[in-house]
Amino acid sequence: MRSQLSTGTPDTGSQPRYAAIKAHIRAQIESGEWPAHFRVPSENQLAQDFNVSRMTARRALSELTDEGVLIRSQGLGTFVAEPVPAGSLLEVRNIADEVAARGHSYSNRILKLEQTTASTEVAVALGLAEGAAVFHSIIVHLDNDLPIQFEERYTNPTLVPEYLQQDFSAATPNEYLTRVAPLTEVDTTVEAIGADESVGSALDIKPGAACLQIWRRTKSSAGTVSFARLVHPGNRYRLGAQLRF
Amino acid sequence: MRSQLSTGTPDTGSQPRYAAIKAHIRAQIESGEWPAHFRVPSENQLAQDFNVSRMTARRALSELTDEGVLIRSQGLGTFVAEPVPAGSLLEVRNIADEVAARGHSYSNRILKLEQTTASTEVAVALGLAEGAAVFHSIIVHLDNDLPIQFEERYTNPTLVPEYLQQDFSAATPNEYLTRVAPLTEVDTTVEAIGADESVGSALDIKPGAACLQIWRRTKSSAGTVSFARLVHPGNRYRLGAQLRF
DNA sequence: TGTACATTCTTGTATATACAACTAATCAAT
DNA sequence: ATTGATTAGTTGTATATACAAGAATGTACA
Repeated sequence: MRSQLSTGTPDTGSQPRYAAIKAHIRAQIESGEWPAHFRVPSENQLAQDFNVSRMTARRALSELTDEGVLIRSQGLGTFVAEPVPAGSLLEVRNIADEVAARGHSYSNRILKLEQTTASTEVAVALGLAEGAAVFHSIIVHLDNDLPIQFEERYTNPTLVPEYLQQDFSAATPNEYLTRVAPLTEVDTTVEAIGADESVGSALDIKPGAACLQIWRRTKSSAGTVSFARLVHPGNRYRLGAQLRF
Repeated sequence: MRSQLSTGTPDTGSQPRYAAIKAHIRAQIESGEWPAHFRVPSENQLAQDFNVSRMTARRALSELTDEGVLIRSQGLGTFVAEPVPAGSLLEVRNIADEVAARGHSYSNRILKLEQTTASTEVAVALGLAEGAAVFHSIIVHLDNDLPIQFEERYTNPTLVPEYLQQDFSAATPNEYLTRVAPLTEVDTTVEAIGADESVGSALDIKPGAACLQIWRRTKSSAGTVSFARLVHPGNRYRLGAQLRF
């Protein structure tokens, strides 16, 4: 318990008290004292150890969780997060292979698979008229049941009319499209974004968390085949690329 | 004021109360009702409007700030953040030109400019022996006095011996290097990261905020000239690229 | 044996309060 | 007219408290 009552006063010192707790936890992790999956002291324990209120200890744990250092689970406790593995952007084009190559199990969840009408942006990207029919799919790719990629894709139905009938648990959209419409050209755009709510819930990360977003327009000899947006949680899965300008 | 005392109870409803406040603020912004720089109601005002405690209103504002939607300033208030402008990754190679092309003023801050010894990684990247002398610079690039790029660079002193004597307020390192050692090849790696503390303080963003990190190794005919790490705050400045695989 | 319940520990939400630190504006004294 | 102190309003830090909700463990009962 605290001795004095309600002193909202940082002890004349420079940095706030929760920062000291954060620094301590970081130090334990970086020194290797607390490895991945190590169970961090509870809020009450930290409050006692550092002689602060539970809410102050809680703030330290919450911020470190937002920063991807810790993982919290109601009822269980707080644990040290796994260090981020490194992958290759080139291999992302066959994400199932990449996961398999790592010895993990690949799976996916199909959130949407429909025919809709092209918005202005989609029409321009696919070289169709505005309002024309397009296939729209949203798929989440998982590595050992952990979401690692959010894929939203618009596909040109005149070039790939049987897209909606495919079984994407057997072959990813990218694998299928590469097979039925051999690509001649790929345009790629890369950007860092904070996750919005739809991506956040699909990838099971907080809104605002660092993500790598890749826009990819694939063309075959007959025209633009599809237009995809791939989002990777940056704090869980680090991507690299060997690109040539 | 609240009528009843200390009900830590979400009103049987599904989502917490701060989420409703967040949703309301988001809606105002997205509808255009609250434009950029608009002053959002204060914590006390929101607490009154939504009949919650100040701390609950505060949580909504704080989370939206972490997510890059709002900007807070002690003593002044809370404001709607500017929507992120879009730029091109290709132009990043001449960041000063890019800023100028946007009609903004370019400037930079040199945080470090020194000669040091190569670590294992740096030695491998530059093709030097471990412990060999290398030039090390850390520069922050600013657009209208707002930090938009963190540049950490290791340069090969055998190829560019006069690197440390340069005036980088006149020409950026990239411009200078391109002039003195015409490039024949560039390797680039892209990844999304959460900002660490050193980058965060240099770019004036919170640790864990979404950033685009670019590793770039530039080679000339004589060998590897330099090895740079470029970090862009993703929530302030969106980057794109037209790359070809 | 096995199911159901109670207990306990954990994190999550919410409130009320206090004081610190910063900003802008007001007003008084120089 | 500039300086200086005061004041009001804002965000920032910190505490104490209460209850909700999830997870694990033990215990009583069928």
